[in-house]
Amino acid sequence: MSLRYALLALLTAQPMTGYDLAKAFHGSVGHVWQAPDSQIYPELRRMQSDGLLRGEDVPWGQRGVKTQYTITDEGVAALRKWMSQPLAYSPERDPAHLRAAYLEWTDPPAARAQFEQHAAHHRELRDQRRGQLESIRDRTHPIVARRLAAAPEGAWRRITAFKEFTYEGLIAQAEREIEWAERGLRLIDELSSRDPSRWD
Amino acid sequence: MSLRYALLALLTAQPMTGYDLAKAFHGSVGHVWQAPDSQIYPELRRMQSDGLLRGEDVPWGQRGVKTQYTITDEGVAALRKWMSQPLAYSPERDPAHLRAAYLEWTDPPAARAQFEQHAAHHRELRDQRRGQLESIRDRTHPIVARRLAAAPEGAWRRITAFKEFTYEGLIAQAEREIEWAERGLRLIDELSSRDPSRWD
DNA sequence: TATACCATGTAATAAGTTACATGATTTG
DNA sequence: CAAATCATGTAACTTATTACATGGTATA
Repeated sequence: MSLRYALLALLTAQPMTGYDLAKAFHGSVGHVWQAPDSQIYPELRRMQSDGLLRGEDVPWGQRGVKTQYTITDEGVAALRKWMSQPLAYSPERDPAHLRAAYLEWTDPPAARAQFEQHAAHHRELRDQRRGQLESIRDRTHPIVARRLAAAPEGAWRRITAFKEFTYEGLIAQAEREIEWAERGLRLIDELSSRDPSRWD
Repeated sequence: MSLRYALLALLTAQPMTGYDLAKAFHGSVGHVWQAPDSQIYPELRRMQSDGLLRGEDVPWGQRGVKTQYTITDEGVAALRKWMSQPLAYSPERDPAHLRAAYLEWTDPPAARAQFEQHAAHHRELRDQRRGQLESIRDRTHPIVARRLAAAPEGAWRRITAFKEFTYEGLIAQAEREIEWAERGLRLIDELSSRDPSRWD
């Protein structure tokens, strides 16, 4: 159900269309929550019929119209309520670690490839997250900038502090995965040199 | 689709019933993959009809019967194939970090509670994982012990090395989350003392 | 003999993924 | 005027969650 609250959180900055939101789910928020448009559009309509959003048809070019969603007071209340509730931790599901635990079922080159891929994946995540953090710090992040403009000055510090803190955590997460993968590569080398015979 | 491969990996140690497997998904493997029985039983039947497992009715007590599943050669081949393929990284979905990014929408006590809960959750995970690591190291882990008994001695070192390495990674992951949550608590205190007025 | 454990499901949702579809608008 | 971008969906499917349901076996 977090998709709903991610949408609400985004819409506290400014009214947006489904397309705007889908874009945000690829970029900024995408670092903590991702969703395809086929999930976003129907959810927005459900949220509207639940009274959390107000949808307005605004003109787009000469003939076109687009639906712009604005968060309602009820929507803000729902976001606040969710925020104050204890978080439901979902069951562990970690394909990379699952696979690592059973790497004896493949050969050294394939095992190496796993860890190299893991490191590469998380290096990319780390770099993207660093970019996001930068844009929050220097206020060039468009959604954060809009959110600040819509909030009283006294709230600015905590609005950015929590977002910076979140990205710092995500960067550290990625760095940890990179280190782990690099240790994995060393482990494979060690196992291969001890026992150069085929594994399987 | 990782559920299927988690099941195959477990069944390389020894034949097991659906119940045995469900139990394993709460204990040991549960650290990397969890699944409810309502997902396990049907999946086992699908895997049997796909030829990856062989199901045998074995007597249980006087009248009872239970189905014991044994991995087939085809099942081993499927596991090996999956192991050598690049891992599909699933979209980011991190409710704890999502929430942290928008903590300005709640008050300091509720924000503190979030991080305290996060730290407590990951302390418990860390401790459970430490216990698992211990039982792998001293060979008291029942499934690992069976797996070693079924494997040639030359493979023992790498079988345990990969599992130990996996748990070391998971422990470090939990420790990182604990540190992050503790930093979060300090951040809230800092923000509250700077600006002791209500947040909302 | 009661309690914990073993064993196996079905049904109804909910959530998420993939593929298919379409058309208008802006920009180079 | 072509290409990129904006805009919005439906349909089929897979995966996962929650709740309900039942009954046998071992053990203290």
